[in-house]
Amino acid sequence: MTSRSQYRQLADTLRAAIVRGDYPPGSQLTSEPELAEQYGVSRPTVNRALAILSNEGLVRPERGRGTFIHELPVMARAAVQRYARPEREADGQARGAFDGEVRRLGFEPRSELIEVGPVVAPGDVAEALHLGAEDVALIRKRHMYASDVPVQLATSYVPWTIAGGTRLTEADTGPGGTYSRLAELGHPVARFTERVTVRTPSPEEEDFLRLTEEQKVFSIFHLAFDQDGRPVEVTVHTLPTHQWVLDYAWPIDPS
Amino acid sequence: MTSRSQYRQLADTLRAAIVRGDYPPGSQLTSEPELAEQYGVSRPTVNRALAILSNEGLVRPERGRGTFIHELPVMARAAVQRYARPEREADGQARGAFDGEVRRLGFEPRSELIEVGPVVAPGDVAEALHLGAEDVALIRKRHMYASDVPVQLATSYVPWTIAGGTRLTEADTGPGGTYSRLAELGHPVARFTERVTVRTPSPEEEDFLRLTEEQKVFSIFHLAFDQDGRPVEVTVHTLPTHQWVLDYAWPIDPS
DNA sequence: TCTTATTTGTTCGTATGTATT
DNA sequence: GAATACATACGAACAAATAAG
Repeated sequence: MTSRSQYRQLADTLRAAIVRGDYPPGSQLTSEPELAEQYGVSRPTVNRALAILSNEGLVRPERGRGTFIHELPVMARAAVQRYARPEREADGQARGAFDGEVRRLGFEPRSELIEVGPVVAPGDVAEALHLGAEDVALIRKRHMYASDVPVQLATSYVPWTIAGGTRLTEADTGPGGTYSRLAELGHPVARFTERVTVRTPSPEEEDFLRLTEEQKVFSIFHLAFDQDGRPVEVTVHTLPTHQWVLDYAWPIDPS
Repeated sequence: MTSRSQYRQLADTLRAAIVRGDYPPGSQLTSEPELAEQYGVSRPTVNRALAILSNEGLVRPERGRGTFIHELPVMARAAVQRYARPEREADGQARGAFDGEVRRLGFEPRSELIEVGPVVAPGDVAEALHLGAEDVALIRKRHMYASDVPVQLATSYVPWTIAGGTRLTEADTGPGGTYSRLAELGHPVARFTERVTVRTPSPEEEDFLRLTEEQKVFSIFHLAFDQDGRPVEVTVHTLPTHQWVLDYAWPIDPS
Protein backbone atom coordinates (compact mmCIF):
# COMPACT_ATOMS: atom_id res chain seq x y z
CA MET A 1 0.00 0.00 0.00
CA THR A 2 1.67 3.17 -1.19
CA SER A 3 -1.20 5.12 0.23
CA ARG A 4 -1.27 4.67 3.96
CA SER A 5 -1.47 8.24 5.15
CA GLN A 6 1.53 9.79 6.84
CA TYR A 7 -0.24 10.48 10.08
CA ARG A 8 -1.30 6.83 10.32
CA GLN A 9 2.20 5.62 9.50
CA LEU A 10 3.64 7.89 12.16
CA ALA A 11 1.05 6.69 14.65
CA ASP A 12 2.03 3.11 13.88
CA THR A 13 5.70 3.89 14.32
CA LEU A 14 5.22 5.64 17.62
CA ARG A 15 2.80 3.00 18.90
CA ALA A 16 5.36 0.32 18.18
CA ALA A 17 8.05 2.31 19.96
CA ILE A 18 5.86 2.76 23.02
CA VAL A 19 4.77 -0.86 23.14
CA ARG A 20 8.37 -1.93 22.68
CA GLY A 21 9.25 0.12 25.74
CA ASP A 22 11.40 2.84 24.16
CA TYR A 23 9.43 5.28 26.27
CA PRO A 24 8.89 4.03 29.84
CA PRO A 25 5.40 4.48 31.32
CA GLY A 26 4.93 7.96 32.71
CA SER A 27 7.80 9.42 30.73
CA GLN A 28 7.55 12.33 28.36
CA LEU A 29 7.32 11.84 24.64
CA THR A 30 9.44 13.88 22.24
CA SER A 31 7.71 17.19 21.57
CA GLU A 32 5.59 17.64 18.46
CA PRO A 33 7.93 20.11 16.71
CA GLU A 34 10.87 17.78 17.25
CA LEU A 35 8.96 14.76 15.99
CA ALA A 36 7.91 16.78 12.97
CA GLU A 37 11.50 17.49 12.12
CA GLN A 38 12.71 13.96 12.86
CA TYR A 39 10.16 12.36 10.59
CA GLY A 40 10.05 15.11 7.98
CA VAL A 41 6.37 15.93 8.32
CA SER A 42 4.45 19.00 9.38
CA ARG A 43 3.41 19.67 12.93
CA PRO A 44 -0.34 19.23 12.27
CA THR A 45 0.47 15.78 10.92
CA VAL A 46 2.30 14.88 14.11
CA ASN A 47 -0.57 16.28 16.14
CA ARG A 48 -3.00 14.12 14.23
CA ALA A 49 -0.88 11.02 14.77
CA LEU A 50 -0.71 11.70 18.49
CA ALA A 51 -4.48 12.20 18.57
CA ILE A 52 -4.84 8.58 17.46
CA LEU A 53 -2.60 7.32 20.23
CA SER A 54 -4.40 9.56 22.68
CA ASN A 55 -7.77 8.11 21.69
CA GLU A 56 -6.35 4.65 22.16
CA GLY A 57 -5.37 5.61 25.69
CA LEU A 58 -1.69 5.05 25.00
CA VAL A 59 -0.55 8.61 25.66
CA ARG A 60 -1.86 11.69 27.43
CA PRO A 61 -1.07 15.03 25.81
CA GLU A 62 -1.13 17.96 28.24
CA ARG A 63 -1.18 21.42 26.88
CA GLY A 64 1.78 23.50 27.96
CA ARG A 65 3.58 20.51 29.39
CA GLY A 66 4.06 17.80 26.83
CA THR A 67 2.80 14.36 25.93
CA PHE A 68 3.19 11.54 28.43
CA ILE A 69 3.04 7.78 28.24
CA HIS A 70 0.02 6.38 30.01
CA GLU A 71 0.96 4.13 32.90
CA LEU A 72 -1.94 1.91 33.96
CA PRO A 73 -2.37 -1.56 32.47
CA VAL A 74 -5.73 -3.08 31.70
CA MET A 75 -7.91 -4.14 34.60
CA ALA A 76 -10.51 -6.89 34.59
CA ARG A 77 -13.96 -6.47 36.05
CA ALA A 78 -15.44 -9.84 36.93
CA ALA A 79 -19.14 -9.08 36.84
CA VAL A 80 -20.30 -12.32 38.37
CA GLN A 81 -17.75 -13.10 41.06
CA ARG A 82 -17.75 -9.53 42.30
CA TYR A 83 -21.28 -9.88 43.59
CA ALA A 84 -20.79 -13.23 45.27
CA ARG A 85 -20.90 -13.05 49.07
CA PRO A 86 -17.34 -14.10 49.92
CA GLU A 87 -15.88 -11.38 47.71
CA ARG A 88 -18.10 -8.69 49.13
CA GLU A 89 -17.44 -9.51 52.75
CA ALA A 90 -13.72 -10.01 52.32
CA ASP A 91 -12.56 -7.03 54.37
CA GLY A 92 -15.75 -5.87 55.98
CA GLN A 93 -16.27 -3.09 53.47
CA ALA A 94 -18.68 -2.58 50.63
CA ARG A 95 -15.86 -1.91 48.22
CA GLY A 96 -14.49 -5.45 48.44
CA ALA A 97 -14.98 -6.30 44.78
CA PHE A 98 -13.26 -3.23 43.37
CA ASP A 99 -10.48 -3.60 45.92
CA GLY A 100 -9.70 -7.09 44.74
CA GLU A 101 -9.72 -6.15 41.09
CA VAL A 102 -7.21 -3.38 41.63
CA ARG A 103 -5.01 -5.01 44.26
CA ARG A 104 -4.62 -8.07 42.06
CA LEU A 105 -2.63 -5.87 39.69
CA GLY A 106 -0.43 -4.40 42.39
CA PHE A 107 -2.16 -1.04 42.61
CA GLU A 108 -3.61 0.71 45.61
CA PRO A 109 -7.41 1.01 45.41
CA ARG A 110 -9.25 4.00 46.84
CA SER A 111 -12.91 5.04 46.78
CA GLU A 112 -14.45 8.40 47.53
CA LEU A 113 -18.11 8.80 48.34
CA ILE A 114 -19.04 11.92 46.41
CA GLU A 115 -22.72 12.13 47.07
CA VAL A 116 -25.24 10.33 49.27
CA GLY A 117 -28.86 11.24 49.94
CA PRO A 118 -32.36 11.35 48.47
CA VAL A 119 -32.79 12.43 44.85
CA VAL A 120 -35.21 12.08 41.97
CA ALA A 121 -33.62 9.36 39.84
CA PRO A 122 -32.91 9.83 36.12
CA GLY A 123 -35.51 8.52 33.70
CA ASP A 124 -33.98 5.17 32.81
CA VAL A 125 -33.18 4.41 36.44
CA ALA A 126 -36.66 5.40 37.60
CA GLU A 127 -38.17 3.18 34.95
CA ALA A 128 -36.03 0.21 35.92
CA LEU A 129 -36.92 0.63 39.60
CA HIS A 130 -40.62 1.17 38.89
CA LEU A 131 -40.50 4.67 40.38
CA GLY A 132 -43.12 7.30 39.62
CA ALA A 133 -42.31 10.88 38.69
CA GLU A 134 -42.63 11.98 42.33
CA ASP A 135 -40.77 9.06 43.88
CA VAL A 136 -37.39 9.54 45.49
CA ALA A 137 -34.39 7.24 45.51
CA LEU A 138 -31.25 7.05 47.56
CA ILE A 139 -28.21 7.96 45.50
CA ARG A 140 -24.69 6.81 46.32
CA LYS A 141 -22.08 8.20 43.96
CA ARG A 142 -18.48 7.08 44.14
CA HIS A 143 -15.19 8.00 42.52
CA MET A 144 -12.72 5.15 42.32
CA TYR A 145 -8.96 5.27 41.93
CA ALA A 146 -6.10 2.85 41.36
CA SER A 147 -2.93 4.25 42.88
CA ASP A 148 -4.49 7.72 42.72
CA VAL A 149 -5.34 7.40 39.03
CA PRO A 150 -9.11 7.74 38.47
CA VAL A 151 -10.40 4.56 36.85
CA GLN A 152 -14.11 4.27 37.52
CA LEU A 153 -17.25 6.17 38.41
CA ALA A 154 -20.21 4.36 39.98
CA THR A 155 -23.62 5.71 40.93
CA SER A 156 -26.12 3.54 42.79
CA TYR A 157 -29.82 4.05 43.35
CA VAL A 158 -32.16 2.31 45.82
CA PRO A 159 -35.85 3.22 46.20
CA TRP A 160 -36.23 5.53 49.17
CA THR A 161 -39.10 3.40 50.41
CA ILE A 162 -36.52 0.70 51.04
CA ALA A 163 -33.42 2.70 51.92
CA GLY A 164 -34.86 5.61 53.90
CA GLY A 165 -33.80 5.68 57.55
CA THR A 166 -31.43 2.73 57.18
CA ARG A 167 -27.69 2.41 57.26
CA LEU A 168 -27.72 2.58 53.46
CA THR A 169 -28.01 6.35 53.79
CA GLU A 170 -24.83 6.58 55.82
CA ALA A 171 -21.31 6.94 54.50
CA ASP A 172 -20.29 3.47 55.69
CA THR A 173 -22.86 0.86 54.79
CA GLY A 174 -21.18 -1.74 57.00
CA PRO A 175 -19.88 -5.28 56.46
CA GLY A 176 -20.90 -6.81 53.17
CA GLY A 177 -22.09 -3.47 51.85
CA THR A 178 -25.37 -2.58 50.20
CA TYR A 179 -26.41 -6.12 49.34
CA SER A 180 -26.03 -7.38 52.89
CA ARG A 181 -28.16 -4.48 54.16
CA LEU A 182 -30.79 -5.12 51.51
CA ALA A 183 -30.98 -8.74 52.66
CA GLU A 184 -31.50 -7.63 56.26
CA LEU A 185 -34.26 -5.31 55.10
CA GLY A 186 -36.18 -8.20 53.58
CA HIS A 187 -34.90 -7.77 50.03
CA PRO A 188 -32.22 -10.40 49.50
CA VAL A 189 -30.92 -10.05 45.98
CA ALA A 190 -31.52 -13.10 43.81
CA ARG A 191 -30.70 -12.03 40.28
CA PHE A 192 -28.75 -9.43 38.31
CA THR A 193 -28.94 -8.01 34.84
CA GLU A 194 -26.41 -5.77 33.16
CA ARG A 195 -26.59 -3.80 29.95
CA VAL A 196 -23.26 -2.78 28.45
CA THR A 197 -22.97 0.12 26.04
CA VAL A 198 -20.05 2.12 24.71
CA ARG A 199 -20.35 5.87 24.30
CA THR A 200 -18.39 9.11 24.50
CA PRO A 201 -17.92 10.42 28.03
CA SER A 202 -20.04 13.21 29.46
CA PRO A 203 -18.24 16.43 30.38
CA GLU A 204 -18.22 15.36 34.03
CA GLU A 205 -16.80 11.95 33.16
CA GLU A 206 -14.21 13.55 30.88
CA ASP A 207 -13.11 15.69 33.74
CA PHE A 208 -12.88 13.03 36.42
CA LEU A 209 -11.52 10.20 34.30
CA ARG A 210 -9.19 12.58 32.44
CA LEU A 211 -10.51 11.63 29.05
CA THR A 212 -10.79 13.47 25.79
CA GLU A 213 -14.07 13.80 23.98
CA GLU A 214 -13.01 11.24 21.38
CA GLN A 215 -12.25 8.50 23.88
CA LYS A 216 -14.88 5.95 24.80
CA VAL A 217 -16.29 4.58 28.03
CA PHE A 218 -18.17 1.47 28.98
CA SER A 219 -21.49 2.36 30.53
CA ILE A 220 -22.80 -0.56 32.56
CA PHE A 221 -26.39 -0.41 33.68
CA HIS A 222 -26.51 -2.87 36.56
CA LEU A 223 -29.89 -3.94 37.97
CA ALA A 224 -30.54 -6.16 41.00
CA PHE A 225 -33.80 -8.02 41.70
CA ASP A 226 -34.86 -9.45 45.05
CA GLN A 227 -36.38 -12.88 45.60
CA ASP A 228 -39.83 -11.64 44.66
CA GLY A 229 -38.56 -10.32 41.35
CA ARG A 230 -38.78 -6.73 42.48
CA PRO A 231 -36.02 -4.40 41.19
CA VAL A 232 -34.29 -3.02 44.27
CA GLU A 233 -31.06 -1.44 43.13
CA VAL A 234 -29.46 0.13 40.07
CA THR A 235 -25.79 0.97 39.69
CA VAL A 236 -24.45 2.78 36.66
CA HIS A 237 -20.75 2.16 36.17
CA THR A 238 -18.57 4.25 33.89
CA LEU A 239 -15.19 2.83 32.89
CA PRO A 240 -12.75 3.92 30.18
CA THR A 241 -12.74 1.21 27.52
CA HIS A 242 -8.97 1.29 27.17
CA GLN A 243 -8.51 0.57 30.88
CA TRP A 244 -10.90 -2.31 31.42
CA VAL A 245 -12.06 -5.67 30.16
CA LEU A 246 -15.35 -7.15 31.32
CA ASP A 247 -15.70 -10.77 32.37
CA TYR A 248 -18.96 -12.68 32.57
CA ALA A 249 -19.74 -16.27 33.44
CA TRP A 250 -22.99 -18.20 33.75
CA PRO A 251 -24.39 -21.71 33.65
CA ILE A 252 -26.46 -22.83 30.70
CA ASP A 253 -30.22 -22.45 31.15
CA PRO A 254 -29.93 -20.52 34.45
CA SER A 255 -33.70 -20.26 34.83
CA MET B 1 -17.11 28.73 27.14
CA THR B 2 -15.51 31.06 24.61
CA SER B 3 -13.25 28.25 23.55
CA ARG B 4 -15.16 25.26 22.30
CA SER B 5 -13.41 24.62 19.05
CA GLN B 6 -15.22 25.31 15.81
CA TYR B 7 -15.02 21.74 14.56
CA ARG B 8 -16.60 20.51 17.79
CA GLN B 9 -19.32 23.14 17.64
CA LEU B 10 -20.07 22.20 14.07
CA ALA B 11 -20.14 18.52 14.98
CA ASP B 12 -22.61 19.32 17.77
CA THR B 13 -24.80 21.29 15.40
CA LEU B 14 -24.84 18.62 12.73
CA ARG B 15 -25.36 15.83 15.26
CA ALA B 16 -28.37 17.64 16.64
CA ALA B 17 -29.77 18.12 13.15
CA ILE B 18 -29.36 14.45 12.33
CA VAL B 19 -30.85 13.24 15.60
CA ARG B 20 -33.71 15.68 15.15
CA GLY B 21 -34.40 14.08 11.79
CA ASP B 22 -33.51 16.96 9.45
CA TYR B 23 -31.65 14.39 7.40
CA PRO B 24 -33.58 11.13 6.99
CA PRO B 25 -31.63 7.89 7.44
CA GLY B 26 -29.79 6.95 4.27
CA SER B 27 -29.98 10.43 2.81
CA GLN B 28 -27.04 12.47 1.68
CA LEU B 29 -25.58 15.18 3.84
CA THR B 30 -24.75 18.58 2.42
CA SER B 31 -21.29 18.44 0.82
CA GLU B 32 -18.25 19.65 2.70
CA PRO B 33 -17.60 22.73 0.56
CA GLU B 34 -21.22 23.82 0.96
CA LEU B 35 -21.17 23.28 4.71
CA ALA B 36 -17.94 25.25 4.89
CA GLU B 37 -19.58 28.19 3.21
CA GLN B 38 -22.81 27.93 5.16
CA TYR B 39 -21.07 27.95 8.51
CA GLY B 40 -18.22 30.24 7.56
CA VAL B 41 -15.40 27.83 8.26
CA SER B 42 -12.74 26.20 6.14
CA ARG B 43 -13.16 22.83 4.52
CA PRO B 44 -10.60 21.05 6.69
CA THR B 45 -12.64 22.17 9.68
CA VAL B 46 -15.80 20.70 8.20
CA ASN B 47 -13.91 17.52 7.40
CA ARG B 48 -12.76 17.28 10.99
CA ALA B 49 -16.29 17.78 12.30
CA LEU B 50 -17.60 15.05 10.02
CA ALA B 51 -14.79 12.76 11.18
CA ILE B 52 -16.26 12.97 14.68
CA LEU B 53 -19.73 12.01 13.50
CA SER B 54 -18.21 9.27 11.40
CA ASN B 55 -16.41 7.81 14.40
CA GLU B 56 -19.65 7.90 16.33
CA GLY B 57 -21.26 5.85 13.60
CA LEU B 58 -23.77 8.56 12.78
CA VAL B 59 -22.67 9.18 9.20
CA ARG B 60 -20.69 7.37 6.52
CA PRO B 61 -18.48 9.51 4.28
CA GLU B 62 -17.77 7.93 0.91
CA ARG B 63 -15.03 9.30 -1.21
CA GLY B 64 -16.23 10.58 -4.54
CA ARG B 65 -19.88 10.19 -3.61
CA GLY B 66 -20.75 12.17 -0.53
CA THR B 67 -21.59 11.72 3.14
CA PHE B 68 -24.61 9.65 4.09
CA ILE B 69 -26.70 9.27 7.20
CA HIS B 70 -26.28 5.85 8.76
CA GLU B 71 -29.51 3.90 8.86
CA LEU B 72 -29.39 1.01 11.31
CA PRO B 73 -30.55 1.47 14.89
CA VAL B 74 -28.89 -0.18 17.84
CA MET B 75 -29.31 -3.92 18.28
CA ALA B 76 -29.22 -5.84 21.55
CA ARG B 77 -27.25 -9.03 22.01
CA ALA B 78 -28.69 -11.05 24.88
CA ALA B 79 -25.69 -13.13 25.89
CA VAL B 80 -27.54 -15.44 28.24
CA GLN B 81 -30.85 -16.10 26.55
CA ARG B 82 -29.20 -16.60 23.17
CA TYR B 83 -27.57 -19.83 24.35
CA ALA B 84 -30.65 -21.27 26.03
CA ARG B 85 -32.07 -24.30 24.21
CA PRO B 86 -35.45 -22.94 23.15
CA GLU B 87 -33.86 -19.96 21.41
CA ARG B 88 -31.34 -22.07 19.56
CA GLU B 89 -33.81 -24.63 18.30
CA ALA B 90 -36.44 -22.11 17.32
CA ASP B 91 -36.25 -22.63 13.57
CA GLY B 92 -34.06 -25.66 13.31
CA GLN B 93 -30.98 -23.62 12.47
CA ALA B 94 -27.86 -22.81 14.41
CA ARG B 95 -28.30 -19.14 13.78
CA GLY B 96 -31.50 -18.90 15.79
CA ALA B 97 -30.15 -16.45 18.33
CA PHE B 98 -28.84 -13.92 15.86
CA ASP B 99 -32.00 -14.28 13.79
CA GLY B 100 -34.16 -13.31 16.72
CA GLU B 101 -32.03 -10.34 17.65
CA VAL B 102 -32.26 -8.90 14.20
CA ARG B 103 -35.85 -9.80 13.35
CA ARG B 104 -37.02 -8.24 16.60
CA LEU B 105 -36.05 -4.90 15.10
CA GLY B 106 -37.78 -5.50 11.80
CA PHE B 107 -34.67 -6.29 9.79
CA GLU B 108 -33.90 -9.30 7.66
CA PRO B 109 -31.09 -11.43 9.11
CA ARG B 110 -28.63 -13.28 6.91
CA SER B 111 -25.53 -15.33 7.64
CA GLU B 112 -22.76 -16.43 5.32
CA LEU B 113 -20.39 -19.22 6.18
CA ILE B 114 -17.04 -17.88 5.00
CA GLU B 115 -14.72 -20.60 6.09
CA VAL B 116 -15.03 -24.09 7.56
CA GLY B 117 -12.32 -26.69 8.08
CA PRO B 118 -9.29 -27.65 10.13
CA VAL B 119 -6.82 -24.93 11.13
CA VAL B 120 -4.19 -24.19 13.74
CA ALA B 121 -6.01 -21.93 16.17
CA PRO B 122 -4.63 -18.51 17.18
CA GLY B 123 -2.67 -18.36 20.43
CA ASP B 124 -5.36 -17.17 22.80
CA VAL B 125 -7.88 -19.63 21.38
CA ALA B 126 -5.43 -22.52 21.56
CA GLU B 127 -4.65 -21.67 25.16
CA ALA B 128 -8.31 -21.50 26.13
CA LEU B 129 -9.00 -24.87 24.49
CA HIS B 130 -5.86 -26.48 25.96
CA LEU B 131 -4.45 -27.13 22.50
CA GLY B 132 -0.77 -27.77 21.90
CA ALA B 133 1.25 -26.12 19.17
CA GLU B 134 0.60 -29.03 16.79
CA ASP B 135 -3.08 -29.48 17.56
CA VAL B 136 -5.73 -28.60 15.05
CA ALA B 137 -9.17 -27.10 15.56
CA LEU B 138 -12.27 -26.81 13.45
CA ILE B 139 -12.88 -23.25 12.38
CA ARG B 140 -16.30 -21.90 11.43
CA LYS B 141 -16.22 -18.30 10.31
CA ARG B 142 -19.41 -16.38 9.59
CA HIS B 143 -20.38 -13.00 8.22
CA MET B 144 -23.69 -11.70 9.51
CA TYR B 145 -25.99 -9.09 8.02
CA ALA B 146 -29.14 -7.22 8.97
CA SER B 147 -31.07 -6.28 5.84
CA ASP B 148 -27.84 -6.67 3.86
CA VAL B 149 -25.89 -4.35 6.15
CA PRO B 150 -22.91 -6.15 7.73
CA VAL B 151 -23.29 -6.10 11.49
CA GLN B 152 -21.26 -8.90 12.96
CA LEU B 153 -18.36 -11.27 12.41
CA ALA B 154 -18.13 -14.52 14.35
CA THR B 155 -15.43 -17.17 14.30
CA SER B 156 -15.85 -20.42 16.20
CA TYR B 157 -13.28 -23.05 17.11
CA VAL B 158 -13.80 -26.63 18.33
CA PRO B 159 -10.91 -29.06 19.00
CA TRP B 160 -10.52 -31.31 16.00
CA THR B 161 -10.39 -34.31 18.32
CA ILE B 162 -14.04 -33.58 19.05
CA ALA B 163 -15.30 -32.13 15.78
CA GLY B 164 -13.37 -34.16 13.21
CA GLY B 165 -15.57 -36.37 11.04
CA THR B 166 -18.82 -35.04 12.51
CA ARG B 167 -21.56 -32.87 11.14
CA LEU B 168 -19.85 -29.90 12.77
CA THR B 169 -17.50 -29.84 9.79
CA GLU B 170 -20.36 -29.47 7.34
CA ALA B 171 -21.95 -26.25 6.19
CA ASP B 172 -25.23 -27.00 7.93
CA THR B 173 -24.71 -28.20 11.48
CA GLY B 174 -28.35 -29.24 11.79
CA PRO B 175 -31.15 -28.49 14.26
CA GLY B 176 -30.02 -26.73 17.41
CA GLY B 177 -26.63 -25.99 15.89
CA THR B 178 -23.19 -26.56 17.32
CA TYR B 179 -24.28 -26.99 20.93
CA SER B 180 -26.80 -29.70 20.14
CA ARG B 181 -24.14 -31.61 18.18
CA LEU B 182 -21.65 -31.22 21.02
CA ALA B 183 -24.19 -32.71 23.39
CA GLU B 184 -24.69 -35.71 21.10
CA LEU B 185 -20.91 -36.16 20.96
CA GLY B 186 -20.75 -36.51 24.74
CA HIS B 187 -19.85 -32.90 25.49
CA PRO B 188 -23.04 -31.20 26.65
CA VAL B 189 -22.22 -27.59 27.44
CA ALA B 190 -22.76 -26.66 31.07
CA ARG B 191 -21.17 -23.25 31.51
CA PHE B 192 -20.08 -20.18 29.54
CA THR B 193 -17.62 -17.39 30.08
CA GLU B 194 -17.24 -14.25 28.02
CA ARG B 195 -14.57 -11.60 28.03
CA VAL B 196 -15.56 -8.27 26.50
CA THR B 197 -12.98 -5.84 25.20
CA VAL B 198 -13.15 -2.77 22.99
CA ARG B 199 -10.50 -2.15 20.37
CA THR B 200 -9.93 -0.71 16.92
CA PRO B 201 -10.93 -3.02 14.07
CA SER B 202 -8.41 -5.08 12.15
CA PRO B 203 -8.06 -4.31 8.42
CA GLU B 204 -10.27 -7.28 7.60
CA GLU B 205 -12.94 -6.16 10.07
CA GLU B 206 -12.74 -2.60 8.77
CA ASP B 207 -13.39 -3.89 5.33
CA PHE B 208 -16.30 -6.18 6.08
CA LEU B 209 -18.04 -4.07 8.69
CA ARG B 210 -17.37 -0.89 6.67
CA LEU B 211 -15.61 0.84 9.53
CA THR B 212 -12.91 3.45 9.70
CA GLU B 213 -9.75 2.87 11.65
CA GLU B 214 -10.91 5.25 14.38
CA GLN B 215 -14.16 3.41 15.07
CA LYS B 216 -14.33 0.78 17.77
CA VAL B 217 -15.59 -2.76 17.98
CA PHE B 218 -16.62 -5.05 20.77
CA SER B 219 -14.51 -8.16 20.78
CA ILE B 220 -16.25 -10.93 22.69
CA PHE B 221 -14.22 -13.97 23.57
CA HIS B 222 -16.85 -16.61 24.23
CA LEU B 223 -15.82 -19.89 25.86
CA ALA B 224 -18.01 -22.95 26.49
CA PHE B 225 -17.25 -25.73 29.00
CA ASP B 226 -18.80 -29.17 29.06
CA GLN B 227 -20.10 -30.98 32.14
CA ASP B 228 -16.63 -32.19 33.06
CA GLY B 229 -15.29 -28.64 32.98
CA ARG B 230 -13.44 -29.20 29.75
CA PRO B 231 -13.33 -26.22 27.33
CA VAL B 232 -14.97 -27.41 24.12
CA GLU B 233 -15.68 -24.33 22.04
CA VAL B 234 -14.53 -20.76 21.53
CA THR B 235 -16.31 -18.13 19.50
CA VAL B 236 -14.84 -14.71 18.90
CA HIS B 237 -17.52 -12.15 18.05
CA THR B 238 -16.73 -8.79 16.53
CA LEU B 239 -19.46 -6.12 16.66
CA PRO B 240 -19.27 -2.37 16.02
CA THR B 241 -19.80 -0.65 19.36
CA HIS B 242 -22.12 1.94 17.87
CA GLN B 243 -24.43 -0.77 16.55
CA TRP B 244 -24.83 -3.02 19.55
CA VAL B 245 -25.57 -3.17 23.25
CA LEU B 246 -24.75 -6.28 25.28
CA ASP B 247 -27.16 -7.77 27.79
CA TYR B 248 -26.22 -10.16 30.57
CA ALA B 249 -28.24 -11.79 33.33
CA TRP B 250 -27.35 -14.26 36.07
CA PRO B 251 -28.51 -15.47 39.45
CA ILE B 252 -26.56 -14.55 42.57
CA ASP B 253 -24.00 -17.13 43.69
CA PRO B 254 -24.32 -19.32 40.60
CA SER B 255 -21.90 -21.69 42.38
C1' DT C 1 3.87 39.28 40.25
C1' DC C 2 5.22 39.69 35.71
C1' DT C 3 7.62 38.01 31.62
C1' DT C 4 9.16 34.82 28.50
C1' DA C 5 9.91 30.39 26.43
C1' DT C 6 7.91 25.97 25.57
C1' DT C 7 4.25 22.86 24.37
C1' DT C 8 -0.08 21.41 22.73
C1' DG C 9 -4.75 22.93 20.48
C1' DT C 10 -6.90 24.95 16.69
C1' DT C 11 -7.71 27.23 12.28
C1' DC C 12 -6.98 28.95 7.74
C1' DG C 13 -5.67 29.04 2.88
C1' DT C 14 -3.98 26.35 -0.42
C1' DA C 15 -2.77 22.36 -2.88
C1' DT C 16 -2.71 17.61 -4.28
C1' DG C 17 -4.41 12.85 -4.33
C1' DT C 18 -8.02 9.38 -5.00
C1' DA C 19 -12.55 7.54 -5.83
C1' DT C 20 -17.03 8.02 -8.03
C1' DT C 21 -20.29 9.61 -11.38
C1' DG D 1 -12.06 12.88 -19.96
C1' DA D 2 -14.40 16.13 -16.88
C1' DA D 3 -16.74 17.32 -12.76
C1' DT D 4 -17.63 16.36 -8.06
C1' DA D 5 -16.61 14.81 -3.42
C1' DC D 6 -13.92 13.32 0.30
C1' DA D 7 -8.84 12.54 2.24
C1' DT D 8 -4.55 14.25 3.26
C1' DA D 9 -0.75 17.42 3.76
C1' DC D 10 1.93 21.72 4.35
C1' DG D 11 3.13 26.21 6.14
C1' DA D 12 1.78 29.84 8.89
C1' DA D 13 -0.35 31.80 12.61
C1' DC D 14 -2.57 32.52 16.93
C1' DA D 15 -4.56 30.74 21.37
C1' DA D 16 -4.13 28.61 25.81
C1' DA D 17 -1.77 26.28 29.46
C1' DT D 18 2.41 25.52 31.87
C1' DA D 19 6.99 26.19 33.68
C1' DA D 20 10.99 28.78 34.69
C1' DG D 21 13.15 32.90 35.79
